[in-house]
Amino acid sequence: MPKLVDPVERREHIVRAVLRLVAREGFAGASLRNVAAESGLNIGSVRHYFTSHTELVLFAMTSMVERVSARLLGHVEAAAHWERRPLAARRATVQAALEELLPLDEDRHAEVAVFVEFAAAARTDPALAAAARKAAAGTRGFVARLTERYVTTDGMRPGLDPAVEAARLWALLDGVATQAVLQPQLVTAETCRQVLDTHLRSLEATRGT
Amino acid sequence: MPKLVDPVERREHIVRAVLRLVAREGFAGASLRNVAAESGLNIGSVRHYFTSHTELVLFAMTSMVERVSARLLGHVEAAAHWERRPLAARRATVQAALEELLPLDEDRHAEVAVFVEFAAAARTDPALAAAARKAAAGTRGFVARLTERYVTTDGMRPGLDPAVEAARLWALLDGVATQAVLQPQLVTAETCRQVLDTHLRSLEATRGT
DNA sequence: CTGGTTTTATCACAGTCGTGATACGAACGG
DNA sequence: CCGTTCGTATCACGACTGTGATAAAACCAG
Repeated sequence: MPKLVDPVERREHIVRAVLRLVAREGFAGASLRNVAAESGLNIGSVRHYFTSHTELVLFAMTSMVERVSARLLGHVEAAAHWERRPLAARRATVQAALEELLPLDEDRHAEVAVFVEFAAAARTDPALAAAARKAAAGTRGFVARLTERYVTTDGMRPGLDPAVEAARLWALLDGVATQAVLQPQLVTAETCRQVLDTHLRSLEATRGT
Repeated sequence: MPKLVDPVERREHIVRAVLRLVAREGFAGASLRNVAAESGLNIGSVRHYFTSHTELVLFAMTSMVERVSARLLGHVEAAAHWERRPLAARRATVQAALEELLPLDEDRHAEVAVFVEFAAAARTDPALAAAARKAAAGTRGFVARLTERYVTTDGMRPGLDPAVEAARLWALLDGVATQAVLQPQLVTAETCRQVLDTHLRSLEATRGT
């Protein structure tokens, strides 16, 4: 018998309102009163499930990060045993995994926007620093694992340093994703895909000419 | 005879206070009262030189962008006539120019931090949108010009698309610079230099194994 | 029904924000 | 000298913030 109000789902409902507000109006737009209005609840109700505003935004941030992390894990497993597959197939697998971090559709666009807001806010808000650092380290690890796996196989350019290549690819993805969110007129989804594809191909050994 | 108060220098003095505050406390920290306190002036004095808060932050933003742009122009001229110079020297010139965009010292670190704050704020603040778009287009043009000039010479990898390479390099620089500011523990100045150097070298044709 | 917990709702308080209005003094041209 | 402009300073207003306190309503077990 489901209780009339499920506390867990209530919190998720509020979190969704927070993320919607941050994506639409920025970090400062996620005030308690705005969140209450956006979620259709009363301020008192919101405060009943989150003791403070800091806890609310922190929970919303970690909640979103966990959601993305779970999605990434599936792609890592897809690249588990690919030794015998052709190089183009391996590249496609890596590209599909990394595209999870790019704002190629509306949902991921909102995700990246929220992440940019949180990351920027965490620079000057000590309460968010630890969570932001953990999130950044997570995506860096994800990119690094894929890079290492992709680079240390046959058909790659000789002399590639996996650590440096991981940092380079991470910066590239982070940069193009942020640009696509902050300057959508200058950097489109197609730019993102093109840049990533070109980069992955540039890591491979040139056969001809 | 210098007037007792030079309006131009007063505005610059206030702007410096704004940029200091944005770098230290974030975009929201640049309130009129904070700016007045930081600049050692009275709120009324600040309001005497800037009719509104929007005009203040907008002027501070464009002021900083112009300062950086002037610095970049010198580097572009340095790459004007280099056809007869060896490839390593050309790469060093390009690297020195692009390092102007990276937070390799305290000043540039603060600059990038301020720019990140403004760019993020401009996403949801229509008053800043035009200026942010102009600034982004400016740095993109700077990177694109250098890229095109660097890529379309002898000794480069065949089949490079200047437009795509410009977008890729711009995203890389923007990404690593932002990361170094938002996550200084994960991305250091050395990482920035290493990533940029590796990238520029990767554009060159591999001679031997 | 009764009693206790959960949930919702409302008020008040102190703080900050941008801004309009106003006033006082200092500087300067005539 | 006067009068006008410029610079500084201070007040008040309405709007917004997070939060403590409190009360009413809804729920559910005994």
